[in-house]
Order: sequence, then C-alpha cells, then structure tokens
Amino acid sequence: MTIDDAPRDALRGGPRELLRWVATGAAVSRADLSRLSGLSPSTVSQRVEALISQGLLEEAGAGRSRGGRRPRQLAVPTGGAVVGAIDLGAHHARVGTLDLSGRVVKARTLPVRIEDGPEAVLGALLAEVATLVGSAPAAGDGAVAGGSAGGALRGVGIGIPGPVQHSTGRIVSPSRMPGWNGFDVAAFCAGRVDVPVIVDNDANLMALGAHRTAHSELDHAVYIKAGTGIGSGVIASGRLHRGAQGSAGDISHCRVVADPAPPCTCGNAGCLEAVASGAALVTALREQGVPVSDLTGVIRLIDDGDRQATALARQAGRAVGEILAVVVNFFNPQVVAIGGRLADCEPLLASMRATLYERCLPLATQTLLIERVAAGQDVGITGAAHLVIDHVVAAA
Amino acid sequence: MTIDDAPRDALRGGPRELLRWVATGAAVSRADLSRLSGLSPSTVSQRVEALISQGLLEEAGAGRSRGGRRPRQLAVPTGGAVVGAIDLGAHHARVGTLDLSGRVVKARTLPVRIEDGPEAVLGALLAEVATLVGSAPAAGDGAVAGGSAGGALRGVGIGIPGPVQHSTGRIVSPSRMPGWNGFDVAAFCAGRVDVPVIVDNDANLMALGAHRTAHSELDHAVYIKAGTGIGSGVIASGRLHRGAQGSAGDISHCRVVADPAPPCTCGNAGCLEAVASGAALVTALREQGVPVSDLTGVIRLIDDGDRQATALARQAGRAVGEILAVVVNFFNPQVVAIGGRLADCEPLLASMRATLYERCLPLATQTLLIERVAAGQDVGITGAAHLVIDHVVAAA
DNA sequence: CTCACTTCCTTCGACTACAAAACTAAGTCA
DNA sequence: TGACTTAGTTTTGTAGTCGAAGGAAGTGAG
Repeated sequence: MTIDDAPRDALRGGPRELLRWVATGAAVSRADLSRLSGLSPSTVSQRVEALISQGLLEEAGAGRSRGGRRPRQLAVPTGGAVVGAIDLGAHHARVGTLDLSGRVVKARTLPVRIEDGPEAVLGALLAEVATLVGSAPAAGDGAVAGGSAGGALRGVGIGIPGPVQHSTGRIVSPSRMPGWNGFDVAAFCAGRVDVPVIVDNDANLMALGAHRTAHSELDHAVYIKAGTGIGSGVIASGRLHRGAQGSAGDISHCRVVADPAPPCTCGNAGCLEAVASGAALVTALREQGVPVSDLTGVIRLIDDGDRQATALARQAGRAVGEILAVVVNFFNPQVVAIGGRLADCEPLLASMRATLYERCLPLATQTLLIERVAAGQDVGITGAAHLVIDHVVAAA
Repeated sequence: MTIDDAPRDALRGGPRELLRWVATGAAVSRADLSRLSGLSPSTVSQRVEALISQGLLEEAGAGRSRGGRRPRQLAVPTGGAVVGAIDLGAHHARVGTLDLSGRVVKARTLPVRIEDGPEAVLGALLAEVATLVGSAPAAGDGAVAGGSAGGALRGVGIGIPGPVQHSTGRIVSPSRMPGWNGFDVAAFCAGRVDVPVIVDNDANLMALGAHRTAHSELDHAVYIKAGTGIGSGVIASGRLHRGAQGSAGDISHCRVVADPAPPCTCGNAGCLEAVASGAALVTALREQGVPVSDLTGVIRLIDDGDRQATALARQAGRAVGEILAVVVNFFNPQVVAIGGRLADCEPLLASMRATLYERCLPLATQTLLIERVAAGQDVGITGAAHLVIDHVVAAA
C-alpha cells in the first residue's frame, strides 16, 4: 500500500480543519467557522452538513446570543469515531486513542523491549490500542465501522524510532532496533487490524504534532527530537517534508567536531548521535566511571548540577547547535523547537542556543524562535493521529 | 511592492507550463499538451485558445499525420512579448531577453564593477535590457504594451550575488557588495521601467533555472552556486524554497573545519565562503606566493594540474561536501547540482562527491544524483525570466 | 408591544474549472 | 471504398465556490 501525502485541503478550510476548530473550541458555530476559514457561509454550511451526516460532528443546542439569533452550537461527538496512535520509543511506548479532531481521548505509557522484535512489540501495542478502543481488533470481526458514526476505530498511526519508508511502511537499517531491519510494519499490522495503518518516523510525527498544536500558522519549522536517539522533523510550506527517500530530517549521523570522536553504532565516528543522544550521554558518563544505568539517571545528574554530566550536556548542546546552524542557514525556518527527554535539560538547551546564535546568519536568527516543544508526552501520538485523520477523513 | 510566490498552477498544466512545453518542443499539438498535462482535450483546447488570443501562442500550420488527422501545430510567436533578465555577478553580468516560454532571445555578458554602486551598475544594466528589447524604457513612454501581443517588455528579473529580501526587493548586508547594503533594487528599478521588476538572489535564480530546465520532474533539489562567492538555492516540492526571511540556501557562512581557519569578510573565521569560494582560492594562493589575479587564473592553474591550486580545490570540495552532507541528510533531495565557475573544476567536484558519499546516510545517497548544472551561462537569466513569467502570465 | 436592527444560517442562482461523451475533421491502410 | 486512427471541437454535466437574498431567531429602544 502506498500512501499519499495529505491532500492540499488539509491546509485551508478542509473538513479536517473545520473539525479541529470545533474540537479546540476555536469555533462553536457555523458563523465562527466561516470567519476562521475565510470560506463563505454557504460553503461552510454545506461542509458542516456533510460532516454531520458522517457522524463526525453534531449539533449541541443553541448558544448565547450576541445580539442576534443564537448560534446553533457544533461539537465533536463524544464517544464518536477515534483513531489509534502508537509512539514507540526506545524503552517506552505511548499508546492512545484520539478523536477525529486530534484530541487525546485515552492514552497510556507502556514499557517495551525493542529487542523482543517487531512481532512481539507491535502485537502487544496493537492489542493495547484495541483495549483502549474497547473492542478486540481481530481481523474480520466487527471492530471497524464502515462509514457511519459510533466509537469505531478508523485507523492507526505508528511512530518508529528509526528510519521508516513512509510510503511503504517498511523499516530501513535502524541503528538501535536489532531485528527490525526491513520489517514491513504496515503489512504486519494489516493482518491484525482492518483499518488503514500509517507508519512514520517518530521525529516526523513529533514535528507534525507540534506544528499542528503550536505553530500551525508558521510555514517553515524544524523540530529536533532528542531522547535516547536524536532525529528531526521538517515542516516546509506547512507540510511535513519527507524528502526523496523519506529520510529527510535524519541528522543523527551528521559528523560534528568532537575530540575524541566517539564511535557510533553506524560504524563511523563523531556522529551527532554518538555525541549528543541520550544513549551517548549514558555511555560517556559510564566511561568516566559514573555509575548511571539509563537516560533518566543522566538527566537526574544534570538537574543536580553534576559537573561531568553537565559538561557532557553542554558538549551535546554545542553539537546539536552546530548541525542546526547549518540547517537554519540552509532552510531558514521560522521556528526551531526541541523535544524529547533531553529537551528539558537546561545546559544542553542553553549551549545549543548559544551555538545557533553564534553560527547562523543574523538574518536567519533575527526573528527565529528557538523553543521547547510544548505539547508534552502526547505530541507523538497527536502527530500520528493527525496523519491518520488526514488520510481517513479525506476519503469520507 | 510585495510579490507573491508563483501561484500553484505554475506546477501542473498552468498556462506557463503549456507555453513551456510548446517552446521546448515537448509538445507540438493540442493533443500532445493533453497527454503531457493530463488535462482533458477540451480543457487544453480552451486554454490554448486563451493563449492564442493573448498572442502568447500561435498556430503554425499542419504537422505530419500519425495515422489520423494531422495535428495543428502550435508555436511560440517569434518577435512576441519578452521579459528582461539580469544575472549580476561579481565582475560580470549576463543580460538578456527571453520569450514568455523562458527561451533566450538575446543575451550578452557585460563587465561590471560592483563597487561603482547600485545606481550606476543597475542603471547601465537596465539600459542594456532596453537596448536588447529595442526600445528605450524611460518611465511613461510606450515601451510597455498593456495586454496584447507585440515585442513588448513584460517584466524584468534581476539576480543579485548577495542576500536579497525577495518580497521587498531590498538587499540585506551583502558581504562583497560595498555600498549596496539596504539598497532597494525594486524601488530603484520601478523608477526606470514601468513593468514589474522582480529581484532575487543569484543562487535562487540559478536553482529555478536549472530545475525548470533539467529537473522539472523532480520534487526536491539543491543547487550550489560556486563562483566568486558561494551560495545555494533550494527547490522543495517543486517550488523555490525561500524560507522565513528569504535567506534560505545561504550557506556561505556555515563553519567548516579548516586549519588554519581563514578569516571571513563577515568577521568570523572558517566560513565556507572563506574556504571554498573563488575569492578564497585567489586569496589563499596569493598568500602562498602564487601570482594569480583572479578566479580565471586559479581555474587555469587547476586545469594545468598545479599542485598548490589543486590541493586548495580539493580542500574546497571537501568543505562544500561537508556542509552539503548535512544538507542532504536533513533535506534528502533527489538531486544536488553544482554550478558557477568552480563547477567545472574536477578536483573540487571529485572531493565534494567523495565527502558526500562518505558522510551521508546510505539511504539518502542511494538514488541521489550529484551533477553539474547543465544549462551553462544562461541558467541565471533563465531562472530570472521564469520568475517574472510566473508572475506576469498569471495576471493575463 | 412594536419595530428597527443584529446575528445566524439556508436557499438559490451564477460562475469557474474541469471532465466525459459525442461529434466533426482529416488523415492511413487494406 | 470502408474500417480504423488520430486530432480537435462542441455540448453537456459535475463539483466547488461565491454572493445576494431571505427566513429564523434573537436584542434593545421607544
């Protein structure tokens, strides 16, 4: 199955956007939607009708008058259709269901062991999605509502912490996922759930989620995901930029100056990932004789002001900043935001900022926002859901 | 005056594209256009009719039959409307007129002295455009044909070898253009010609020209212009990516590893421009006691196999490759092409290639084309013309 | 209470862009 | 001569959008 990118109407006044405005409370009535979208009242009325008849929207009584006729309030049906989303990480996965406007309905975090292999891991996570939806997703059973309303599962989005060919749903030479290389996630899932399954890189999904949540008015944005690994997602002209092979944003093996250059899992040395990823920090601290077991421990050390850990965090921040400087000069985004577990690590953020301001064209940093990704632990599943919704609501 | 980007129909079957297909010989008849564009025959007929009535296209007799009715051949009228284009370089400027399909009608290269300042330089170049068109462009005279056909000037596109705010036509802190900082090119020109003037960075125009000429079917492309200075232009999803401030592609002040790090005109040291630009090569060779006066001399030395010059060229290639590696990983283009006078310099190209293949994700380089920009000395004005045509034909 | 006015929403006619089908035109080939 | 092929036009239809007009349902001044 090849999956197209979001069609153009995802951007301006499309059904998804109307839905989102209603769900976020930005719009309550048809008139609100008309004002927000710039579409004529007649067009909005028509589209709202279509959404209502699909069960994606419902009327919810009359609102307060503002000096004239009372608006007929719109709402996203509670208990309506949902999409499932899985944001797989190195040690944990966030699994959730979201309504068709992209709001989280239920979500929980599960521990996972990547090394158990794709079948076991994905099987368990899909089962969890089914549990959250409240019905077993065995192939062929009644879990899928063809078209109309009801608490049915409409699709599943999955984020993978490694290179994914979005178009085919296949994993390509991941560096920290032994046993997953070449695994066809989409095909595997197609055998377990009979709704569309969309697979993408976790950083891409974070980017999409963060952009739709916090920066939907900005055209060009770069999101860095710094956790156990390090990656990035790119929004160009309001859309997720995947590039030719779908590997856009994969900066993990860009070389940075580091002395000594630490060896990377990819076989090279001095890769960004070998210097600035959570895994790299753990390794480096251990080599310095500091007994840490995982990233959580490292972050605790940094928060406690440990000298060695802080120095490493600064070095990591510089490394990220170095690569990001090239990216900012080249791409000239309106915002660079950093997410992932290392994003809350002040020294890293500070030296990344400093490096960026030092190394970029003044013109490029003049109005550049450098932020933390705001949306918290649900950005990933939010992005995944948006991807699925864009794909699923379009077909309706 | 703020200038929008090319409207969307520039991409699929828009009037400009039809025009281009006819001009390039890709299409000769309406049926050809229908096949190429994917539009229905009726739609094509309709559009062609519109173009003919605007004088942008004409019928040119019957063609050879291919087993059925003979096609009514289409052609771009000779002596029809043109646009002017100026590709300003450090020492020379390419000035030309092009028909509305983007084909060069006349062109010539003029020596320029940037340090004479914008008024003198641009004044002379605009005068040259007027000469090529065959009528004086004094404000208010009859040089501009309002709508219909005729050898009238419809617009002028100008490429500047430094940072330009495309939207306003203003130059922003150029490093090698003393006296040009903050100069409002668009406003200046508006006082001399009464047709639209569009200003952009020279690398952007090269990118646009090269993409439209050689890679129009590719979505994502990066073009490096390595001449006296060094810059790049980016095509994302088939359109020129300018970024937030319009400074996208400006990689000239990205830092590269170099020992010793040569000082840059921007005040920093180790900038790509200070290592890999033509100007840098001249400076470095002189410092080594080699008597070269300009880039031409350097290129001659390299072609002759001079040891010092070749070593510098290799170093330059590595530097470009280093930055480009980050760009390729991040952006994942289908093609990277290098143009400008240094593009013909084998050692540079070779070590750039080597560095790229060494430092990029295999996934990203797997199908990546690494090429020379093909279109020769007219790429710049071609790109400029396309920009103007996209702006002008839309209004028709 | 009445009436002017506001806000909300729908209905209807029109326009645009495109496509599909039917048709005309003009050739080839057996 | 007639079947077939290719080229292009005309007609008709459809989808999406807008604008104007108007009905529905309220507010507030007199």
